[in-house]
Amino acid sequence: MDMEAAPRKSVHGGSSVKKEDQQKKAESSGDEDCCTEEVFLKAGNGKGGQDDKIHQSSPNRQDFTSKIQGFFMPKMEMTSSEFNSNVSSSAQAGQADLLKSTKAEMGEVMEENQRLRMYLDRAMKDYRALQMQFNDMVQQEPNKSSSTITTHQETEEPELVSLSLGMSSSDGKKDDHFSSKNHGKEKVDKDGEDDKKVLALGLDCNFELPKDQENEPSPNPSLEASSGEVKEEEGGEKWPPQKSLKNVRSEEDEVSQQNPAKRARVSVRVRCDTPTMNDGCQWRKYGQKIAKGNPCPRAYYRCTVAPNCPVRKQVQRCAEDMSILITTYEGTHNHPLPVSATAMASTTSAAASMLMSGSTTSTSGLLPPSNFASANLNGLNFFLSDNSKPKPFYLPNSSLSSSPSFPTITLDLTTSSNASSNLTKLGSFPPRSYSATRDLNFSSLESNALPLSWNNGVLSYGPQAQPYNKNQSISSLNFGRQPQETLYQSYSQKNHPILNSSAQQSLPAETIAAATKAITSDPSFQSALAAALTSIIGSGAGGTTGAPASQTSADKSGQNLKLNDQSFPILSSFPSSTSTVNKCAPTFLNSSKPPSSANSQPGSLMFLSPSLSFPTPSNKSTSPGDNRDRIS
DNA sequence: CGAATTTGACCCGCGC
DNA sequence: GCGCGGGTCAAATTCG
Repeated sequence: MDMEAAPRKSVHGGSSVKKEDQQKKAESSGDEDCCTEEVFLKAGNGKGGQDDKIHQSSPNRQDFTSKIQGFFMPKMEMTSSEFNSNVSSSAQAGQADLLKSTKAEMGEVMEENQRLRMYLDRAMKDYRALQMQFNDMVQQEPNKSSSTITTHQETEEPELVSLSLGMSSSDGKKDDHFSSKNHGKEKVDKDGEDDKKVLALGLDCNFELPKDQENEPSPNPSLEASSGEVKEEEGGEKWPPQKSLKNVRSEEDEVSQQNPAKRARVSVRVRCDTPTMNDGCQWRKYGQKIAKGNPCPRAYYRCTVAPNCPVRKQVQRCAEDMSILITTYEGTHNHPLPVSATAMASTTSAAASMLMSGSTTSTSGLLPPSNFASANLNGLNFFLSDNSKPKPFYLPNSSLSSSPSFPTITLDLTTSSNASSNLTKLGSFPPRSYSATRDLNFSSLESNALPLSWNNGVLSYGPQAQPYNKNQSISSLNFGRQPQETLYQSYSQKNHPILNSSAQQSLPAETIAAATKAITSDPSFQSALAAALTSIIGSGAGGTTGAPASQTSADKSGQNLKLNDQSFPILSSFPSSTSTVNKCAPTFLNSSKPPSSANSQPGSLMFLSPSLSFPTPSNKSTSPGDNRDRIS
């Protein structure tokens, strides 16, 4: 129950929250219409379960006011219309009866309205209470973070957005066992950790924005990261793309040059037994190296779907928890993606766009200089936190220092509980003072389940395909911490039968992708998410309005993250099929995805928002740049 | 036999 | 200037 408060909040936020909403509105363009309509209609119908109405209605942060009106007004209209019709058309005889019945109806409506209001009030209260708690927690954390690790983070990481979708192992990661080096191929997995996984879907957004950055023009065009990169926190691995890549990079280079400072990377942390996570794209390994601070070798892959595709990814196991596979994506695909790959790509691009937009947006607006601020999340737990949080994964020595030039977004599918832990701060920009981080967490605490599973199977990640059934799957998605969990569950259960069902099905490991997809599919949820994100991210960024993360040229220009219902790719789709490399695939993507041919993108793209959609070859590829691809 | 992977060497940036 | 570390290249090797 409690949890619900958050989501609701968006809905009813109307009364108390209104001001905020209005502000937000300005920011968010009107995607919301759809949602509002839904709400409206439902309200109009009147009687159904009020709860349901509330949940569904909230998707976006749209106007609360409008929503509210939707709730209340429709009914009134109906009654009046009925009344009129009755009076005019019917013989007088029935008038009296009609009047009575109408009055009775009105009375019912009134009662219902009152009830709704009560719900809203309640939800608001809950929300506030949660927010307060959260704030307290946040404030406390900074102190804790004094550890060495934090030092790095504070200094270095400029921007970090982490989206964590995933399960959390109840413990955190423990692994110390990594002592034995496994070189990449072998899987480490044996760890039993998988077992412990908890289904959690978390989105953590941490933006650490350098104070200075205020202006960075277009962050990176490229959010290229559409595909995402994963970086490992731990080792402090950083991607200095610019540095090393120089020779080769063509397109990206161009981009990077343009925006040297920022190149978004998206890292995905997943518990995976297989050497690589199947993300639906085809990759060719072009290098492997043991990074300092991590016994596990880091593998370098290049996208081979298109000869000149600039996208690269790094794959490495987390030193601390060998079962965790960290995949970092960099660059934007300049070609259509296989359906299977779209989900991940969209997700990563969205994440990247978020990151970028966040970066662009100065912290000024939203972020309190100090560190944490809870964002206003329309019900979602979005909060700002400062980097200082200790991050488990982060390795002390990490070379991060070297030059982290890129902001990194981390999608943590492994754990949810500790947002901070999940966060990777990889991206490091030159340490500009520090920035605040924003965290979005969707995490569930449930213990058993695989991380996430989606029907579509798009992304399924799961250690061995354990079938997991339980309703939990996505239902367990939580926003924020526990309280919200509930909320989400209830929400998902009610609204996403599919999810539930799918979850029940024992898909191997479906993961995030699935989860995201499910989520995205539900407009209301999407809108809620989008609203929350936009509120957080967008507020600051003035320019963000533009095209979101898509790799299209637009991307480059601005990273706007448009979080529209559709547009919030993060959740939208995940790849289902695997590419050559993937071994992890089993869990990761496959499940039920339609047989779509691997290469065409259509299907999954549906989820992509226009803005986020992957770039068509046309855009960037201008520079044939990568000659290196011997692949072709 | 062609394609993909492996792996040592090389390049480059950064810090000392 | 030197060493360190990340990232990439490209020949050698392996795989299908």
